[in-house]
Order: sequence, then structure tokens, then C-alpha cells
Amino acid sequence: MHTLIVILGPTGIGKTDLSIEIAQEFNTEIISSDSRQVYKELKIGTAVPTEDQLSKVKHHFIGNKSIYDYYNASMFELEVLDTLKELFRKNNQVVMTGGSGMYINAVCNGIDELPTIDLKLRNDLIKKYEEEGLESLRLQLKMLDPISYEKIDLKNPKRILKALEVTIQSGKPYSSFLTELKKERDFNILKIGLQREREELYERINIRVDQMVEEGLIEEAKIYYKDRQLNSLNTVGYKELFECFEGKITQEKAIELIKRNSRHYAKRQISWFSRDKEIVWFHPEKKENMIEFIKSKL
RNA sequence: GGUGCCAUAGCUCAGUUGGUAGAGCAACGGACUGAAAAUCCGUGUGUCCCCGGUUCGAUUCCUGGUGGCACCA
Repeated sequence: MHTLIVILGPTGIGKTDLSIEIAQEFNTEIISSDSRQVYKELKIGTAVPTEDQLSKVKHHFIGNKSIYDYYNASMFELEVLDTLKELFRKNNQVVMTGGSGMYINAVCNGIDELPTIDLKLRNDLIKKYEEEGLESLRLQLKMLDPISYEKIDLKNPKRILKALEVTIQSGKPYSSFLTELKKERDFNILKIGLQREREELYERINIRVDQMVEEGLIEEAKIYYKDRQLNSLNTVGYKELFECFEGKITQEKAIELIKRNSRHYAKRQISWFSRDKEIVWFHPEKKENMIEFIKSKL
């Protein structure tokens, strides 16, 4: 039976090295489940594995897209399933590692099919939001899709925009697309979560940000300053430096904010993962215990 | 050594005419179905430096400590 070994945890916890060792143990390859490491232009700020690390184990979904491409969790799901089909021909186990909870869920549980949104429609709705405010979008949603209106976080513009664009594009309410069904996969899934003391995790994050700066994060961000409006660049490590380039904050302040925002991000990841009862938690240094656990489940 | 000022949340500080306290930043908790490193929601977390005194009641007033800062020696 084929097994997907998912190694997950917040940013900076130590997934990269560990997953390489686990992949080596099972003589297999790694799928990255990281929504920002897919962009080939973003290297330093997204902490992609080094050349040395990449040479040890073949990685997929790192640097396979461009920041100028449109990409999302559904596309990731389909592409990963394709890749897994290939990989399972030669390996009974495949490792998937990363911290993007929604991307991991897309692969493990699937997400419902939605129509592709016309770019003009999306921009029109955003324009409407900017000009008329959230209340106007709420009223429209209440009319077009009362079920979503009841269920959705009405203070979150992105949620309302999503529901509206799907409803308008398809002519059917957004809520009618949501099946809440978990898609069956033809492989087993083992979820391993990595945990550390909060203080230790934050210390690691702070140190890593300083390292990124030494490795040239500021120069990397400068290259893409002109593209700062892209969603792919609405990313911790870049957006703060763009503020600095605009003269709004000092470089020192930007680095401080990168650290803080990385900590906040880590916390959000912890919240997300803590809901998933399938995850078995380990300390990142307990590699032997993890391998023992994985083998017992194969 | 003397004089003065200060000591309140993790930090910087406000405040209480005596009824155990609140801002900013930081921090903490949560939500999440194609933008997700995104987006959104919620929460003051406190021996008010210490020992006494006055008082029904002291973080607040008083004595004495301790620590810090400034000035004078």
C-alpha cells in the first residue's frame, strides 16, 4: 500500500532537514507543500532548501512557478496528485513537507470544484469594495446567496469577495458548491506534526531572519520591488522591505517587523494544525521515534 | 558622602483629591474550501519595589530601606 508521509509544522520549526533524513530513510522523494516556495524568484525570504539539501533528495514543487503566474490551492491539489501517481510507481512511500495548511488539506482531503473566475469580474468586485465598502458587498451576498451570508465571516472582505465572485460567475450560489465531503485517496496518509517550546521556536525564527538578511534578502526584495502589488509578493520578508524602500520605515524596523510577522504566521499555523486530530506530534529531534512510528503504520 | 527626582503590565509610560489600575507597542487565544507566508475576529496578561505607620480601607499619604537617574561634593 502506498503511503504519503506528511511532515508539517510552523515556519522555522525544522522541517527541511528532518524531512530530508526521513526521505533518505525510505529512499524516496519530497513534495513541498509551501505556497511561497513554489515561486522560483523567491529564494532567500522563503527559506527554500539549499543546493546542498536539494542534491540529497529530489524535491518537487519548489521553484516550479513564477511570481507572475496565478496559482492556488486547487491547482496545487491536482498537480500534486499527478506527481504522486508517478512517484508511487517507484516508491511505496513519499514524503510531503511544508507549512501551508490549506495546501496540505487540498492534497489530503481535496477541495470542492469551483468555476474559474474571470479576472475582470474579480477586479470589478474589488473595485466595488473599494468604492462602496464592505456593507455593499454584504447586501449583494445576502440577496444572491443567503446561505453563505449566514455562514461566512461577514467582516472578512476576502471571504465575501470569494463567495460573490463564484456566485456571479456561475449563476449558482457559492454555498451550493461546498459539499463538505472528504475526497477519498488511493493512498494512506500519515500526518506527523513538529512541535517545540514556543520560546525556542521564536528564537529560531529571529535567528533565521537575521541569517536571511546576511544572505542577501534585501537585495532579493529590491529586484521585485516593481512587482510589489502581486499577490505572490504579499509575503512576510518582502512586504516589510517594500515599506522600507518606500521610505515609510527604517531598515531596522523592517527587519523587526519581519521577525514579528513570522512569529504571528507561526502562531496561525499552530492554530490551524491544532484542529486536525489526525496529526501525531513529535519533537523535531525525535527522528528515531518518528521513523519507528511510521514503520509501525506501513 | 549630600541633595533632588523616579520606582505601576514583557517594554515605554499614564493614573488613582485614599475605595486594588489603563494606553501604545510587544504578547496571547481563535476562525479559515482556488489570493492562505493571505485575510479576519477576540483577550489586559499586574505582590502598583520592600518593611512598617496613619486609616474602616494604602498602589496613592508618612517613616525607614533597596534600586536607578541627575546634580553637588
